[in-house]
Amino acid sequence: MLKEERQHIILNEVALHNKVLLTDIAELLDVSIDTIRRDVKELDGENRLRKVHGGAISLGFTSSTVQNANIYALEEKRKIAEKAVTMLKEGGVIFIDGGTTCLELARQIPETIKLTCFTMSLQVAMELLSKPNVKVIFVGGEISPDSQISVGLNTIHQLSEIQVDYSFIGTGYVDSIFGLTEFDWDIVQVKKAVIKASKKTVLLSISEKLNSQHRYKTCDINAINTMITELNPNNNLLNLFRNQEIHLL
Amino acid sequence: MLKEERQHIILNEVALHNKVLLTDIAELLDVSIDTIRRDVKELDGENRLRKVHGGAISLGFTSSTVQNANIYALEEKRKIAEKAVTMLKEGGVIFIDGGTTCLELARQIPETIKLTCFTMSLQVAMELLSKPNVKVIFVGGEISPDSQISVGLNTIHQLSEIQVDYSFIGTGYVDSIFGLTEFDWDIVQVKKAVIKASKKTVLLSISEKLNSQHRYKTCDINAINTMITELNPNNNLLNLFRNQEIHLL
DNA sequence: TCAATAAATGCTTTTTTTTGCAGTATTTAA
DNA sequence: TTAAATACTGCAAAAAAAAGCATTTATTGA
Repeated sequence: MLKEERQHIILNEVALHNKVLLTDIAELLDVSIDTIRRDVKELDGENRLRKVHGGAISLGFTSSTVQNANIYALEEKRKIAEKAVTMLKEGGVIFIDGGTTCLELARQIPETIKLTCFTMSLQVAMELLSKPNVKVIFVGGEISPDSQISVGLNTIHQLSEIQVDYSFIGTGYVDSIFGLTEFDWDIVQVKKAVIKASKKTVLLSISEKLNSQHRYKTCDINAINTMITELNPNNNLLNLFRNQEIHLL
Repeated sequence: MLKEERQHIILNEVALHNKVLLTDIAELLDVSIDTIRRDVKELDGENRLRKVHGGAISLGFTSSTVQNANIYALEEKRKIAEKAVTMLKEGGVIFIDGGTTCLELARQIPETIKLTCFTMSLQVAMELLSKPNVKVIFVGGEISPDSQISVGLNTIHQLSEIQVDYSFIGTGYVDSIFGLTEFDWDIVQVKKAVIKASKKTVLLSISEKLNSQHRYKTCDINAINTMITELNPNNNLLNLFRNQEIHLL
């Protein structure tokens, strides 16, 4: 077997599976592992893949997207935000949760629309301040360093005194049976209060979070009036959520 | 499984859920928790996530690289902040106002000191979140787009219910006779409430603002316990402020 | 064709990396 | 404060990489 041929096969495997193990390739091609090691080293030198301990991985697997986009799955979240924006009504009073998806919603609010926005996320508040026609009201309290939102009794108490038309919330985990769940107990308490303070609740979640769950429960799935994912509402992945109570967008 | 592959999955989980438990990941990937611990430590070292006790959290929340590109008289403000920091006491409860000088104070708070900080400035709150030993409590309310601080009745009411050891405040204008004055009526109301909520009030002001005044009055100069400028306390420019009641630093 | 050289490959040994484990220290939460 | 959970340390086994060497294969020029 020619060296070129071998290397071609290696690259092919890497392109196909994003990674290969040296031992696998050696067995597959029936040559010694040293040969494969040398091949991979050469290909690494040519920047055709990246050699790592025990194997090789494709370049696309690691590179770029880390720096230029700090936000995971930004494209999906943009899509979700776009859909959410269509639900906004001139003069409405809404609540926007923290998290990157909701932050994206805040970004995409049109400059022209007049809104009153409550939020307990520092970042969302900052973002909203650049919208000339949005009145921003921050629900204060102790700020959780991890999530950068207000949590605690004071926050919950304040939420109990307001009532908004729509709240747009994110969640850590969502499941058709277990409902919305979170990692943090504090956050669950606040989200409960948000839902209570809203006439209608809109959940923004990328489809990757569907059918996952964690320790603390925020609410049943029925507490959500509208769920927005980046998927088409007819997508089969949403079948479990398809019932008379929840509206998919 | 390759190490890189594992780390990629960890980053993915962190990006997805903002926070993950080491035990969860270990179970998910079916490797020992030590391995995950080492991976997370490594990724933390590369600034790809932040390791916390028991897990890891996404950087998107913490690395709010707030620019200080165009801060006027930054050097002077840094000097002021340095002096102000010396007044901080371990375990103290303080209030930090908005404005670039106070923001600089927030930045210069040592990582080691334990504090409870109230603030109504979004930027200050963000900055304080990077201090591991500072508990941040945001005094909520309607956010003024210009100053990026909470204003309004709700804010004032909440301030009426707290009492801090020290408040560090800025001002638009300060004069030995007319006291502290501002351009905005809203802001004056809030600052009054802040001073009321403080056992001692510390004014941070660059010397350029001395002997200037504006429309709305916050308080008399005597309401200030300590005034910090970038100048040496013996500087002649401070002569008018030299009396038995106000302490110059 | 045939030698001389260079390249490629496989094998062995040594070194490094990775991983899990056990014991101890530290942190967190009740 | 104590008890539980988590982190750290050192260690040993296993896997992989690196280096050196011998053998084979390919290439070149007479």
